[in-house]
Amino acid sequence: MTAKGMTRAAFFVLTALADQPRHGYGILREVEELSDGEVQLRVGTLYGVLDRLTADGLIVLDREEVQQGRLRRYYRLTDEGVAALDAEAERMAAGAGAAKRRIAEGRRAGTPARPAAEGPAGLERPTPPGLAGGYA
Amino acid sequence: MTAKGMTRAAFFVLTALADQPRHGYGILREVEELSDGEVQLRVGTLYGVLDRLTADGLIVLDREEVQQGRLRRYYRLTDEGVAALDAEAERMAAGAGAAKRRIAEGRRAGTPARPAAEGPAGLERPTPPGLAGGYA
DNA sequence: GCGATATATATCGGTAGCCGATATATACTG
DNA sequence: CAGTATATATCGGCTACCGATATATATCGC
Repeated sequence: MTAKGMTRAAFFVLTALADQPRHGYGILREVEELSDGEVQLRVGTLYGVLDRLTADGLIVLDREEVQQGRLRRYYRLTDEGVAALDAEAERMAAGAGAAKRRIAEGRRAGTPARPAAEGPAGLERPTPPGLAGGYA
Repeated sequence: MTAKGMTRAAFFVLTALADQPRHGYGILREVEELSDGEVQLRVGTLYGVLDRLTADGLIVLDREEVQQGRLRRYYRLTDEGVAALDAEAERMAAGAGAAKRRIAEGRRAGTPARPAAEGPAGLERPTPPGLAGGYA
């Protein structure tokens, strides 16, 4: 949509990495936890996101461990990554606020027997009276 | 990402419609204005979104006007649309909050000469000393 | 011992959705 | 008369997410 924003998946990966470095599978679990189970980042999505974020310089490979015979590849945020996440969080909060405010405005204007509908209409086919006012 | 969320474009269209019915081109301008010019919803994006939101029952065609020889097709939110937008705004606010909190946690833990790095590491190839601590 | 589940990595094909370009049409401004 | 603004709509291309699949080790229950 030609905004500065990142994708949702990227946002949640960065968020999961914001407090400490994590490995792929750990990110998957952390995203689910931090979103109260609402967001499920899929394995098929993860590695593409990780590659893109690395290419964009928002994360870097922190280290590789072998725990119980299984390889763990840890990623961490770069300064740029922190800045990008912070900016995105700001944008989301602003967007959420705007939506909330506008919903309130809509209720004031539309719900309680709309106040006459001002403004000089041109050639207008008005809303059928039975359907006027409020959301439907 | 298998969350309940809608796309960014859909979110901004619903937000633009939240206070009053608008027509396509009006939505385009309104989205740009309400986002302080940060988000530019493209024409090529709009109609697909409008169709999907209509199919999903989140918006409906309110009315059609002819203003100065030009057709205007007005859409408005349904009750379901208001609910969906409200829920999405809630999710975004929650996500933004989580990110902010975690960034703060990350700074506490990582920025000021990290406190020794607890935890018994297995076979570990540690971060090169010169790069340790903080984000890079 | 064996199958199921959890941990952990990675790839691939299909599809959904956004973008840029393009088309059409009227009104206004220079 | 050309350029810009308003207003609609479509289409091809590309990006990105999803589900399925593959591989490998450890653990747990039976």
